[in-house]
Amino acid sequence: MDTTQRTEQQRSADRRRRELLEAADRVVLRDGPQASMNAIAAEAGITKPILYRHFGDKSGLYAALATRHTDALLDSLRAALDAPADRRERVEATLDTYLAAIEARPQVYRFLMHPAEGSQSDSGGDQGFDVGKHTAPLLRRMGEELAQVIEDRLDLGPGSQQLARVWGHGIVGMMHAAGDWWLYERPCSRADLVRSLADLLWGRLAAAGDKIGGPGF
Amino acid sequence: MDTTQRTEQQRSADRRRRELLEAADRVVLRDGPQASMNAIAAEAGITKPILYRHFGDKSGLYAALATRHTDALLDSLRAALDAPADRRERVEATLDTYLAAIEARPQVYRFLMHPAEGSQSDSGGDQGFDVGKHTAPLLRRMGEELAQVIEDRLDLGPGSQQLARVWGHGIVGMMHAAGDWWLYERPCSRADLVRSLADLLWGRLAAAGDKIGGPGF
DNA sequence: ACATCTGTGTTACTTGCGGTAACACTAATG
DNA sequence: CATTAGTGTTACCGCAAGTAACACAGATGT
Repeated sequence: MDTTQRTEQQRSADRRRRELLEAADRVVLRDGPQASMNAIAAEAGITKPILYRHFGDKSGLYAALATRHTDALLDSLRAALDAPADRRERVEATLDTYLAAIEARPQVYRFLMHPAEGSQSDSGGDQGFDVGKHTAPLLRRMGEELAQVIEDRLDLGPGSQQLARVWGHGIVGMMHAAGDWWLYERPCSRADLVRSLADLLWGRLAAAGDKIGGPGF
Repeated sequence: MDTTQRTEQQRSADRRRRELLEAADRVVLRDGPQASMNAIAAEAGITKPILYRHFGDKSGLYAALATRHTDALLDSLRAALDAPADRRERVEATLDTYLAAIEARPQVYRFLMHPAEGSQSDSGGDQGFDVGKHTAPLLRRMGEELAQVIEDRLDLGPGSQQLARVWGHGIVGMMHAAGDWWLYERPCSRADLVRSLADLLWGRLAAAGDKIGGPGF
C-alpha cells in the first residue's frame, strides 16, 4: 500500500467531493440554511449515505462549505485592507467589500452566519459553558484577521495586542450587525452606510455636541 | 359573554402560562438552546400539547421567553444609559451592564442570540430575501433603543436619524461580538474590555499613529 | 338543576430530518 | 484473478415538532 502517492481512485473521489460541494452550494443558495441533506443529495443526483461518507455529518458538510466561502470573502477583505490608500479610505473599502458580498448573496451569507445549530444529537451531556462554540466561525476568523492587521500596522502603546483583538472583534461585530440590519431594512444606500460606520469609528460619537434641552448622551 | 372582564378561568390560564414559562426558563438555563418541547413539558410536569395550546409552536414559546429576558435586560441597559454622569461614563456603564448580564447567565444569553432557527418547516415556499427575519430580536431591539437614545440626545446635524440608527445597530453589534468572543476566550477582565471598547468608540482607531515600517492601517 | 363553555390534561399518531446498516456494482491495483 | 476502494442503492432507527381525538373539572348563564 503506498501512502504517499495519489491513486486514480482518490483523485476521482476528490473530484466527486467537489461536485457534491457545488451541488450543496446551489441548494443552500436556493433554500438558505434550512437546506436538508435529502435536498442536497437530490440536487447532486444521489442519495444521503454518499454525502455522509464524504462529510461525516451535516456539520462536516457545513464546515467544508463554509470554509470555501469564508476563504473567498477573507481574500476580498484582505485585498481591500491592503490597498494603497490612506487609513480612512481603506476602512471604507473594507466595509464596502463586506457589505457588497452579503448584498450579492444573502442566502449564502445567512447560511454562514446562522448555521441552524443542532449538532450534538443523542445522549449528549456535553453541557458546560460552551457558549460560542458553534457560533459562526466566519465572524471569529474575520475578527482575528482584522486584529492581526491592526496590531501589525498601528502603534497602540502598551497592551496593544489585547487592544487590537478587542477592536478586531468589535469592529467586525459592528460591521456584521449593521450589515444584517441594513440588508433587511434597506434604509439607505450602501455608500451612506459605509460612511456612517466609518464616521462612528472615527470618533464622531464622542465629538458630537449635546442636544439642547437635556444632558448629553 | 362579556369581553371586557377577566373571568376566573382566564386569570388561572395566565397564571398557568407564567408557570410554564418559568419551567421553560429552568430547562433552557440547564440545556441551552437545544431544549426540546418534550423536556420543557416534562419539567413543567405535563405533556406537549399543553405547551402548544399556550404558545402555538416552538417559536411562540421562544418569543414569549425571549421577551421576558429581553425586557429585563433592556431595563437594566436603560438605567445605565440614564444615569447621571457624563457621556463616556454612561457608555462604559452600559457596556458593563450588558457584559455582566451575559457573563452571569451564558445559557440564557446563548438561547436569546442563537435560537437554533428551524421555524418554517413544511411546504414553505417563503423564499424571498428574508435575511435576518429570524435573527435574534434582542439585537434588533437593543439597536433600535440605542438609536433612539442617540437621536434624542445628540446633535448630529443633517441626516441625524439615519445616522443614529446606523450607530445604534453598529454599536450593539460591536458590543455583542466582542462580548461573545470575550465570554468564550476570557482574554482579559471585564473592565479592560469595557475600556477598550469605549476607546474604540472614542476614536482612538483614527488617532493612533502608524507603526514604523509600513503604511498605516 | 342542568347544559355549556373554557381550560387542563392525556395517549397515540403523523411527518420530516439526521444518521446508519446492509447490500450490490464497478474499476483500478497487485 | 482476487483484492481493494470507491459509488450507489433501499430500508431502516431514533428523535423532535406538531396534531388529532378523547376525557375531565369547574365557573357560568338560564
